[in-house]
Amino acid sequence: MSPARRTGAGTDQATPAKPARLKDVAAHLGLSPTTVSLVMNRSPAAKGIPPETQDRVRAAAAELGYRPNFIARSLRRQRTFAVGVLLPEISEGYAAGVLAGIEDELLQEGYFYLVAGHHSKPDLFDDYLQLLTERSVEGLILVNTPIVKPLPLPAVVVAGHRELTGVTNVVIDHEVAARLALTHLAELGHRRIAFFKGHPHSADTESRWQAIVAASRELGLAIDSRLTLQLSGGPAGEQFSPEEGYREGHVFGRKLIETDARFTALFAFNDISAIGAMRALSEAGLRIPDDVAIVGFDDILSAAFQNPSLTTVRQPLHEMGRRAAAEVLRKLGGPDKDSPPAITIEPTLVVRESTGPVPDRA
Amino acid sequence: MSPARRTGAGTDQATPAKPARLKDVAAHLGLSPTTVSLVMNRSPAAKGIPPETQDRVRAAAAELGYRPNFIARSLRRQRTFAVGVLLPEISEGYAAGVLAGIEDELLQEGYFYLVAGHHSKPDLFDDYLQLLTERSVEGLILVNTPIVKPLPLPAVVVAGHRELTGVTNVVIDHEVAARLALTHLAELGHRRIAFFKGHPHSADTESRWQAIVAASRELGLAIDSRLTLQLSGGPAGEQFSPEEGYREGHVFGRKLIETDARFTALFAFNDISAIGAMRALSEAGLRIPDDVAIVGFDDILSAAFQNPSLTTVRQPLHEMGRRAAAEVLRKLGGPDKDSPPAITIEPTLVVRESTGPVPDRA
DNA sequence: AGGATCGGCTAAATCGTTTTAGCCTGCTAG
DNA sequence: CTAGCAGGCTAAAACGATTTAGCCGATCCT
Repeated sequence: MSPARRTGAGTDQATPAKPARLKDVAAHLGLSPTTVSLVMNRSPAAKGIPPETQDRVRAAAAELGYRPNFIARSLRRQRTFAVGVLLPEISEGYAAGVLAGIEDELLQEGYFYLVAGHHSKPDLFDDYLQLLTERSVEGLILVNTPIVKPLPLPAVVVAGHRELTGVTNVVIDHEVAARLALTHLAELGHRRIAFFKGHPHSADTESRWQAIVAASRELGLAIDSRLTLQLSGGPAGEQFSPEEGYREGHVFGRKLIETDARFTALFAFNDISAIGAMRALSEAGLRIPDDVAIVGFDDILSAAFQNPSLTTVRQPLHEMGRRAAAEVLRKLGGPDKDSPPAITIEPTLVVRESTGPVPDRA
Repeated sequence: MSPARRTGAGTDQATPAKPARLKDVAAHLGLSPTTVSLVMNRSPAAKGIPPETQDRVRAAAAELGYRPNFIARSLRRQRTFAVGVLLPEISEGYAAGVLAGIEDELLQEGYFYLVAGHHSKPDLFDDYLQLLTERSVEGLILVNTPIVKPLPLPAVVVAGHRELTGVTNVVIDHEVAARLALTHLAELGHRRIAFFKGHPHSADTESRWQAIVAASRELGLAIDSRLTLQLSGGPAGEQFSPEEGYREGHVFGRKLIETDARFTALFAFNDISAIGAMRALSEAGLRIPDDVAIVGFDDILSAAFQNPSLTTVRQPLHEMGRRAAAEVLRKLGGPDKDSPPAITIEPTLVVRESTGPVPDRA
């Protein structure tokens, strides 16, 4: 047997067979690697190569099962076709939803992505940024991840805090969200609406609240400060777990009942707290939606499976991910096109069973 | 200014500054790249280099902000320190949970991973396998992904179908699961238990059912075939959505009530169908857990937020992911150690509100 | 004194591509 | 007859590391 490298496909050797390299294909044809490379990449410089040679090359490549080595190519071209994704925790519903969208877009465009979950620890978070750039990702997507320093690469931030020059934010349109929820309630006759405000550290809290205030004014609804409760979100800096959110919703639900102000509806900051509140209200003997209507926010999986199922403002997480990824790719295309400071996504209202007309006697 | 490459850290240049390469560090010190490489890698061959030189090298590296280029290193060493993960859909709770565990383990060991979601389309699924190997991942983890051909790399399968030679399965211990659930119910006095069997395509269906049969025998419980319903899981081959699972649970819940056989408890195949059934039973006026006790499987997030909250057998997804990743890494370490055909993980029982003592009159 | 050994380094090959800059040969035009 | 050109290819230099095989004094032994 010759000492030559074993070929991949097309032989009946029992040996594991190392994959064919460009050089092998060239040797097999008696051509130079240059020619093979030119043909395989359909390089413009290949126009000087006659079609029949091109066919021979492609045939040989197919026969030997040649697949270009991505690593070598990355090294030479200084392109990895990979982006890094930083998020708090991959198994959490919000991040996972966004990530699914990111994935769809990236794979479609021939990119892959590397993910790191920093569990909301700022130090880990810097380490991972380091590791990702070391791996030569070409861009970054941060989900739910507050940043301090300017980023070393083109970046898009989903649900992050405002304004870092050069990075694009993907945000939900809070005006639309507030209008959707409040119009729905208003049309059902509700005038006295309770609110859960987000905790102070959340990126969405402030703009959402302003949107709610604006929409209330438009619709002629008064906001009663006794019916406005602010979630704490647990110890500052730490990620609040769903369980804590639920518990806080539960506590706040009871608090609402004890208030001397009347209310017929609740617009919660997210589904988790809505579910907690729903439970508290039921336990107190209030029927949903007959006595109190409830609107959540996010449309997590659980929302559909509640009893009654939860009316909620859906964040199109998948689309947000797609748009974020598409925007990163656009930035990679060239910095000539100036990127918008923000991309706004329209939420939708998912009407289920937790909302209904205001009781007659109210 | 010299035409030399700009250094990274340590200069006050305003220019973006390309990162320093090994060669730059070497030049800066008047040493050869070889020496720098040896020192930086703490190679055994570096023992001939005096400590003070080593210190100089490390100081220079730090000063210039040198970080080795992973791509170049990968090319030379033929190691990428990356693992490919194939799963149906990243935003789905099961896969996301497992993935979180995989991530923890891999990042800790200095690996990254590339994910592709094949949406249960067998063709995509082959394509992605191709893409992943093209990117030179060193191993594979398949989550909930049926395989046909033998895999080209060391692989671990989570929740897959049985027996491919060389690949290790990570499976839940169904014996323990069945015993936990049934013992719990038996201790509460339940003797007439209804079951939802998994759909025929699921990897877990058969072994779980056998475990249930065995545990029932041990505990002296009879299984009534009228109370045993098999989920269809929607059109074969396609992934069944949570909504479908819920709907089927709902339908089956009603079916159970119409049966002429009496029952005081239900052990569902998963939480989703348990929740659907719970809803059907409530609607029919049965109280949970007073009239019927319900046990789910999986412990999805929604389980805790039901009213009443759902008692369920928890799959430790995170741990399953960790173990899967650890096993892949072990395989990469060397094929000398023969890998076990399966790794069995112990589930736990999470007792919540949906189970209680059997009604006296039963 | 001559060889062996050791300490401290380095030259050069290599990983598998891409890409720039030409090299031949044969034909055509002047 | 020869300059020029086109057609069809290729040599060689990157990309940024790792690693093998030594090189060149100086010291040690005998």
